Amino acid sequence: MVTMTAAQRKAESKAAYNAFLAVCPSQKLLGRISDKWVTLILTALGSGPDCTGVPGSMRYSELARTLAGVSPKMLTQTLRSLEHDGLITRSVKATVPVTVSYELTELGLSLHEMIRGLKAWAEAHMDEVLANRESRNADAS
Amino acid sequence: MVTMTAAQRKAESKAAYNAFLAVCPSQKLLGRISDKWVTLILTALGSGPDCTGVPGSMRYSELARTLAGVSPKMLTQTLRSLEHDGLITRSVKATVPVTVSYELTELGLSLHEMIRGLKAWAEAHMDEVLANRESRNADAS
DNA sequence: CAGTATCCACTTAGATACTG
DNA sequence: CAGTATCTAAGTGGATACTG
Repeated sequence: MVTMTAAQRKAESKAAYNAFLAVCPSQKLLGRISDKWVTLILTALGSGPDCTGVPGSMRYSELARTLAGVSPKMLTQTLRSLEHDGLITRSVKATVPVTVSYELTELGLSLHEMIRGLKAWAEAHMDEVLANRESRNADAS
Repeated sequence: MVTMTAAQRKAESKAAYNAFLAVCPSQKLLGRISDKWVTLILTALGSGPDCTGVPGSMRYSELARTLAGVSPKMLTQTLRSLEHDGLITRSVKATVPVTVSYELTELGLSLHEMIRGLKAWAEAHMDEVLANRESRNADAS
């Protein structure tokens, strides 16, 4: 069909982009950590139960409380994908009201450190970015 | 109105999250670099006109060609926001068909280096993540 | 307690066509 | 060449209600 050309082009460019993603680990990493809740969960687990600063396990409801405003859907979804990727572990204790806790793995801990590095860079340079935004606004027509 | 409570809650939690973003530079940084085209443009400019590896200025159409599949809308939009934040510069030469070229600033160069660091981490650990995904799939019920 | 399932609203990317 | 304007389609987060 001639009318399908546009759709085909779209599919092709999408496929090309997917192929690109397949060989570009940094894009995949970005896709993972740029998720709003991923970094928050990682940070929460990396900071420990009561923000002690020492990584430790936390329960589902504990995380839900810490990440104020997260819906159960997103929390579960994010937790699952992190577990799936081996960044966190999920432990179930068969108590009467079942107890589930999550903890960073070695790999997750490593990613957490990476994020801290990112944070350091951001704190060092974001103010500069913000300053540029301001000045740009100032001399706007 | 009683029926507005849900909307109000939503607005409040959104406001709370925005307030959080306001004081969390790393989240803002992530928001910026996790954009699909941002990293690609930064990488393109950081790798130079013909992927020589040396950062250099590139023209609009040159970027459009390099980032296969980008729509003019997204290219312009991303370029503008990067310029706005002082990460790239835009130079116009008043030739007959007007010539516009983009180049990384010091700050942009710095971010580019950051992204390269991210890439290094990703290349070192993403295969591990992928391996975890595989094994998880393997022992699935 | 720790989720699961469903629906809805909103953001946002992309196609397309037009302009200086 | 280097954009701008507009419209539409789709992915995605969030609210809500229900379950073991």
